[in-house]
Amino acid sequence: MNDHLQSAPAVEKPISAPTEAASDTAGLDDIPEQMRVRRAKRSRLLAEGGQPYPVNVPRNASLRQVRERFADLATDATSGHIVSISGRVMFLRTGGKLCFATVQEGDGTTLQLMLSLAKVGTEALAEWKSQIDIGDFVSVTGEVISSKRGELSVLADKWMMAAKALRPLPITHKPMAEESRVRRRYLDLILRPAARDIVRTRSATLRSMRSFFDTRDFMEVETPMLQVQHGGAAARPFVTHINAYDIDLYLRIAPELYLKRCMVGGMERVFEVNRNFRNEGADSSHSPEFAMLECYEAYGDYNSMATLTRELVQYVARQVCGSEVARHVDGSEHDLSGIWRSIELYDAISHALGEHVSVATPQKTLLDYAGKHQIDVNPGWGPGKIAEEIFEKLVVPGLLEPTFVRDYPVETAPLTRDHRQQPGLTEKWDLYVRGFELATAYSELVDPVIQRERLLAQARLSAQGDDEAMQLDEEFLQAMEYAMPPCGGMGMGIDRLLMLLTGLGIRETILFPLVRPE
RNA sequence: GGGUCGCUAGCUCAAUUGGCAGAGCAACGGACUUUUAAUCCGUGGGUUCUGGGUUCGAGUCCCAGGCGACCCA
Repeated sequence: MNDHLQSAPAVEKPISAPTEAASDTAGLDDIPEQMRVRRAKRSRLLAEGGQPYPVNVPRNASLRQVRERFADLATDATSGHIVSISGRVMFLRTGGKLCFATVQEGDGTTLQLMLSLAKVGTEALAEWKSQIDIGDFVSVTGEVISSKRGELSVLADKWMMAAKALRPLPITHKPMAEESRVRRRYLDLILRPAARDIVRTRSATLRSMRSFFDTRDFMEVETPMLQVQHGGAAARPFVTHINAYDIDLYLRIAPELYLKRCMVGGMERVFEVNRNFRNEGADSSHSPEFAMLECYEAYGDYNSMATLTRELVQYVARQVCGSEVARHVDGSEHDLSGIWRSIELYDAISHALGEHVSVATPQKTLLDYAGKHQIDVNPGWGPGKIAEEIFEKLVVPGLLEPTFVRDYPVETAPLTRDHRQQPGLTEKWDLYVRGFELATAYSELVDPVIQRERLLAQARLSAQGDDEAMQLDEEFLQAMEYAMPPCGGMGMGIDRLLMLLTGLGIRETILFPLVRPE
């Protein structure tokens, strides 16, 4: 009896057999045919002593290197050079005694593989036909040749699986549906060169921003993204919880208050590139998490930040687009060169309304103007907020060329220094391009007494239920009381900069935008 | 928040008035030693987003819900 029990399993299967092979066959009826087929191929490869996912495969050249080195190989010629290459199979053209495949590597470079009966023999060719699917990674070793049609190819002496794909790739000659592209970006990246280009452009943009700041002696710092209090902007935060302290924390809406602590601490030129989180709308132009640049410069002001910002954008454009004229995906061009236009907020509003409006214009008058232009405003808003709303609706859509809009009301800029000449205004500008806000900058408010009054006013708004108002950050105020040097600060949306450089929508510039679970 | 449209095979999409759920590519079997989205012959593949309802009969009509796109606010 005991003998039976002990010997039975050994007969069925050696103990070293991978357990996955067994689990593979369970529940196969539940999955689509093509996945079933691919899993069976994986199992069979294992059963035959092969490896569907080997740790290493022969590879001594990239596809790009082969293409570059043998660019001049004549049609139907042989090179005499043996290479080992690897890539993902994108096309299969399987014949009786001669098989073709196209493999692709990371940058989108493709190369043709050829397997002939004469070279690899009956068995290896049959194995190729039965094992390889579109989407698999393969390694092939063979001579670099040119086919009779002039296609640069590697004529295989031998091949092996590099990584088996268990799911079929979407078809390559019809575009994926927009939603599929966003939800499964990795497929988008495999199939669509433009998708890979965006990733490269984004990387190049960040690299060039960092190099710009580096040449100007700015230091990159990293400040908290988990914050005890949120501040530095008017926005609803995400709330989370830290178990160790048993208190709620906020995901930051802006790095501003910590970067200013850096300024107090004597770091005279700092910048930070990272994510902010705002618990607001999520649509084709707003992402709940977005990449942001902020920089601060001691002894600067909003004028010096305007120059810095223009030079930054032009520098990035030169580095990324090769020119200060950005060429968009639709073929249109966007000129970012030269000195940019500068207008004053209330002048722009007055011009749009055909009525003189200033920071002194009463709230009731502004409400009337808003009503006349069918602009939906909250009657509880202050005059500054209403004026900005009118501006956003009537003026912003027409701001296509880069335009600095200057001198905002104190009411909506609690972290900004009062205007040195015009009472009631602050030294703040917003930079608009192509109808959206790209950046904002201030002559920073450094008077801790005024700053405390402003934040107390915000706290009162917050208590009255304005969940976008800032909280009173006592530690920030305490830092300010040690004195911060005169300072200019600027913030820029990096996703929006990408939109400006490429002409794409925000969901295209973000690799993995948040999507509701299916 | 309101309105409109959409959701069907692995992917992209059809399906007439409510009447056997289809095509291309992909897959499977076969032929092919120069293919480029190969070609030819054959075969399989469906919880029609989910749950109710009407009906002899629902992908289709009605109700509720889910997800998405666009427009408006």
